[in-house]
Amino acid sequence: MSEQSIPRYRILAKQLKNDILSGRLKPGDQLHTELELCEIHDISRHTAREALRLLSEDGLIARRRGAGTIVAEINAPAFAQPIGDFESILKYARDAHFELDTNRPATSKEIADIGLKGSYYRYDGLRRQAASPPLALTVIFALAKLAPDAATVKALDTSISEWIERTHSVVVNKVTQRMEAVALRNTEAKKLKVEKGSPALATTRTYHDASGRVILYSHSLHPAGRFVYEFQLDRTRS
Amino acid sequence: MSEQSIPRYRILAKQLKNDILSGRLKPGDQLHTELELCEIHDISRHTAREALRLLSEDGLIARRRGAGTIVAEINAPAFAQPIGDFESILKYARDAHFELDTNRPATSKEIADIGLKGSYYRYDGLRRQAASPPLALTVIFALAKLAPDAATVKALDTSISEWIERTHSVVVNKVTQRMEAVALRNTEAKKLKVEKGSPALATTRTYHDASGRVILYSHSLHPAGRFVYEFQLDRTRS
DNA sequence: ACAGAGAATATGTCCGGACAAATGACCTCC
DNA sequence: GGAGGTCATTTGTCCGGACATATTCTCTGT
Repeated sequence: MSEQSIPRYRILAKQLKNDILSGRLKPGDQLHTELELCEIHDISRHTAREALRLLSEDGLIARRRGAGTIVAEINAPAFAQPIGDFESILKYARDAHFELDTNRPATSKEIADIGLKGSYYRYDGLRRQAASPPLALTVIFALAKLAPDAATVKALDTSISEWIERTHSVVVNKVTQRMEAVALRNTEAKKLKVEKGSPALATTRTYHDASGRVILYSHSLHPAGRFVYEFQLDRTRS
Repeated sequence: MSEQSIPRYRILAKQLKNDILSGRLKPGDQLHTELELCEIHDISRHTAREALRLLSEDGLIARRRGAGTIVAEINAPAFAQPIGDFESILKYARDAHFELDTNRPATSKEIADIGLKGSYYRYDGLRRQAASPPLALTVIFALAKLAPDAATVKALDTSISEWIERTHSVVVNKVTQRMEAVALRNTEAKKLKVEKGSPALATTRTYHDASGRVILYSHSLHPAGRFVYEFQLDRTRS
């Protein structure tokens, strides 16, 4: 295959992408309809649709039946989480407000799936900062005997772990954290208002008390572009 | 739209996905060809292809012209990087061998793009561990006056930062690190042997000496499923 | 001026077809 | 046994068409 034999749908996708990235097409602008693209470029509707599908996949455009295709808003990372010490985990939980959606006792399968034992309460919700798009889709498991009720969670302006420490005779003395890149599944993507399959940073934190018991567990999905971790390690402090 | 009117291509995609996730179809198994799916399910080739495209997008199958469609290997994370202190950054660079691909002086635009000033040498390559699929696509910028040549880099069994400390009168005394989820671009995905648009963990590290000068900068893309960061914060050490 | 109905528009889904390009199996020859 | 060529197979690309569905616009009645 010579380098000239680039598929036509890719050529068109690239042209449109250049128009978007160069600013010639701005967020909110309407793109040509599929039929217009066919006429303008002398291609079939299939080829036009395939080109648009690539742009959609890249998050550059949004398409709706009956409404047309528009250039998507480009989300700059709104939230950089400094994290290299204990305090900043707590700070994150304060700054990124947890908007509770549902809560219920966790099933034994759910508990087993996250490698825990015992009874836990489960909270599902979104982390937000003001009216911005959601920063994260978060699920939290709290040890049942320490777990706050829904009204308490909704009223909290600190993290659940701080509340537990304050209201029970326990101290979080170790947090383990795990981060990896994942692709968002359909329902996750919908809740976060991004395209399904979008990349996200998955963060899992396990909070232990002094006896090693897991009193809290959280799992968050931060879509790409909305969240970065930043931290600094100084040799003098290692 | 009733819940019965799920598109046929999605119904087929779901059936095939169930076959894969249940183990009825195992990694390496050949799937039915497009024409076979048409006959078996009484659907058009377009519908069959659209179903397969969804599975491909999810990373469940791999398709090759002339060869057919197979169930993809599911990549468990092969490398969990403990990181919460200075030593483990160094350890990562040792364990995840940097396989140099190209090196050259960095252009002034490249240097400006990463927020640095001065002259730097640029190294492009893959991080690997034994014969596993690449862990990361990495680009490194070293301050030109301290930069090792290609032969040195290829022979190194430590990190470039340790080599610089050992062979020049400098000490790395601060590393800043930034992590976020990104979607891999086409060329990046090809080098990492994953599907384009796949999620990846993007890690950027900036190494400073005592005077605040940036002596090394690295940017790595770890595809989803191949790499997780794990670390632990103890209250007693904060 | 506003609400509702209907029509037009635009994308989503599905069909069938044809040709190109990459792969792998098979066969022949050395 | 291995190399090379050929052919069949399979996916990739592109075409055209039709109908369904969601959205938007326009017109009419109150």
